[in-house]
Amino acid sequence: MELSERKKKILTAVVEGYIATAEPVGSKALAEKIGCSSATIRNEMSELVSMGYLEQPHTSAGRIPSPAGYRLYVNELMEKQKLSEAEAAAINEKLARKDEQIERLMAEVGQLTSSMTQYPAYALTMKPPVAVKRFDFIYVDANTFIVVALLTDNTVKNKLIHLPFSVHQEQITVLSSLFNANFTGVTDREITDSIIRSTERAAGDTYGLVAVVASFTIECLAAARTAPLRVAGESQLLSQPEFRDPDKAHALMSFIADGSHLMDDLPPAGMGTDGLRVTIGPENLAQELKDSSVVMASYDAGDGMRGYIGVVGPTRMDYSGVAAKLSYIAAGLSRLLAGTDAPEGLNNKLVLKESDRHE
Amino acid sequence: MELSERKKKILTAVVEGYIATAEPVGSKALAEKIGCSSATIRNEMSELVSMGYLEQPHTSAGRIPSPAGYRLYVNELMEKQKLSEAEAAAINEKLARKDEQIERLMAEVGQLTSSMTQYPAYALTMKPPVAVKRFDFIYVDANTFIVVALLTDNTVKNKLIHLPFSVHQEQITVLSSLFNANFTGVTDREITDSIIRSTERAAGDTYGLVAVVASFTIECLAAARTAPLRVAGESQLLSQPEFRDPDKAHALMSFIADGSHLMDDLPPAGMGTDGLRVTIGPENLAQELKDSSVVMASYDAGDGMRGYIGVVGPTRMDYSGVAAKLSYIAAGLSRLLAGTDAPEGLNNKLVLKESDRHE
DNA sequence: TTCTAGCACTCTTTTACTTCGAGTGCTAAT
DNA sequence: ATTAGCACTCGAAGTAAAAGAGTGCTAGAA
Repeated sequence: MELSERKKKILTAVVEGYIATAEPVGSKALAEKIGCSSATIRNEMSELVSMGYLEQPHTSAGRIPSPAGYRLYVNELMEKQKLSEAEAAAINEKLARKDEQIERLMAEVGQLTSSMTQYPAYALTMKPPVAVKRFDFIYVDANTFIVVALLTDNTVKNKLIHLPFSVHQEQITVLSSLFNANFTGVTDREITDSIIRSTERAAGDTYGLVAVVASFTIECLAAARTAPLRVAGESQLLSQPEFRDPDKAHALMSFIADGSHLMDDLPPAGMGTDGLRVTIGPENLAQELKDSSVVMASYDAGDGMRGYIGVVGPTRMDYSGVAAKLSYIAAGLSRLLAGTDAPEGLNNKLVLKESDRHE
Repeated sequence: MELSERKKKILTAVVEGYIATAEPVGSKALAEKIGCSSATIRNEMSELVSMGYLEQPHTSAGRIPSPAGYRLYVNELMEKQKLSEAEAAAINEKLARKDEQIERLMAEVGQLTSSMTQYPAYALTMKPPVAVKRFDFIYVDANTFIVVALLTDNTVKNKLIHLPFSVHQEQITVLSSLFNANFTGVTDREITDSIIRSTERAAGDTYGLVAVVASFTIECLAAARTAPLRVAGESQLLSQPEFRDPDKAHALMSFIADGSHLMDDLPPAGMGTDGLRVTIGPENLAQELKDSSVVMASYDAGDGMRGYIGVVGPTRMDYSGVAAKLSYIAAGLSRLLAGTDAPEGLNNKLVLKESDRHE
């Protein structure tokens, strides 16, 4: 059933009032904002309660939104806020000179998001499976060489290998061509023991050299597949009134701090058309998040990679403000990483893609 | 003035009692432990108060240790705990298969330390200034090459450079020899504009190629100098009764979360002969730590590098237990990183030193 | 002397009880 | 349909009394 205009107005006012003050909203406070008497408001509110959009903490308190109420607000009622000049400028400035490597960038983005929204934030980038595109072996001295692997996602990993015995330049060259022949174009799962064994035979390797380089390769590929998830600003939770209870705060914080749990709750799909997704209270799968809400935004990280940033907070979250900020940051990241916009600066002019480093 | 045996016993009991319960310790509770009546204890305690080793929160409460009391306890009274079999095993197991890169290892060590001690922990490695030992340029295709820099600390950094115009293999070779001639053996501060300019002239470089690689070099060296400090387990604070006040907790947590502050308070020297250092409450320089204590241990990270791990907690900290755990972990790290002990496993047999990655 | 027992006193914590007020639900009038 | 009025509910805040832990002091025992 469709809500009357006035009910919508009341619901919106309750949600926004509660977001602002963290106190149940009473009928008197709304009377003048809506333009009718408190008694009317009361009637309307009690209907909203029976429809499931509002709740009463106890008989003689004001109303607070139910999860369904928040949902309706987010889906239909909320006006998307615009960022202030200052906020937009701050974000731009932070993102401007970021030709850092991806892992470090994610950490910074997490911090930025957290400080802009005043909630704990996380940031990660999903990567498609990768393979090695080419190997290079750099001979340093009789006991040392470097393996450099260029991956299909254009990141570069390397490893310095120090040997307790000596090798010749030629041996390294042989190793190099064997690895380029046998270990390129395959994912980590496709590197089997038998391939390693046969390469070892071909190289006449009795020292386990092949095994070392192969395990380095597997490591690189596995690491490249794993998304580095960064969490920042956990302590922001403590400034929210609903987490003044240290036990609650502790429970949620330790849940958040270990990002791996958060991942489980990320539906890879399910983002709205605007790249935003809001999960309210009980909609969250994880038990620890049943009283909290998560807002996340996705961005284009280039090369078919997709990234996500999000914040975690109480259900009484400033959805509108957070959504606006996340969108803005996500858009900036898309521009930066997918290069849909030409970044300025010498580095950026020349270096379109920057290496990642050996896992 | 030297304390009588009995006073020492009482002080020890008060400190340990308070550590265990977070409640002021009364005379009656101590009576049987010490072996004399509560009245005697009271007399002794009131002397300890006037000597400055104990404090009274208010007239009719038990006693708690003063910072001086903790100090005396830590310096002379405390018995160094031994780790239980299980704890030692847990630490060993965690450290066992860590041939990860240093930055990731530090993160893991921070987590390990935090979970063992139940306090927030940090971990970092100090590095001596480094220079590039040699450059290698890998020609990938007409628009792409990789710069690999082997640093004096035996880490390897790399960067994939993608050009909006094409270059020849020979140009890369020239660049390589120029960089090996002009940019090796110098620290980041010693790379001046004039060196860059003259290299550019020598290379006949009009595209800014030299500038890009040079700035990558500076970046690497600067990053290698900066110690990566990792903080873990901030939320552990919330389980301590003294931080049940969310405001206090928030203040300290945000201080800790930004590791850079913590660094300021690290006296590079000042570690005890056992590699341990305890800073109690007001002894800390940072205002935010005046009510907290810091226990840190140092370890040998090999190649003249020194590393530190530490925990932050209330002054009522389990100094003895924490010290034991930190020592043990630090010893394990020294063994792992400085290689004073032969680690097992194929990787470790062959690979004595592992690369770090591009900045 | 040095220690101990006893006791009055202090000060926090806990509990119970009261008051206060915001907000509701209902009814009757507009 | 809306509004004004009013009794009622229920948490929050405040007050008072009681409980309890621990001290300091004094006087007597070892």
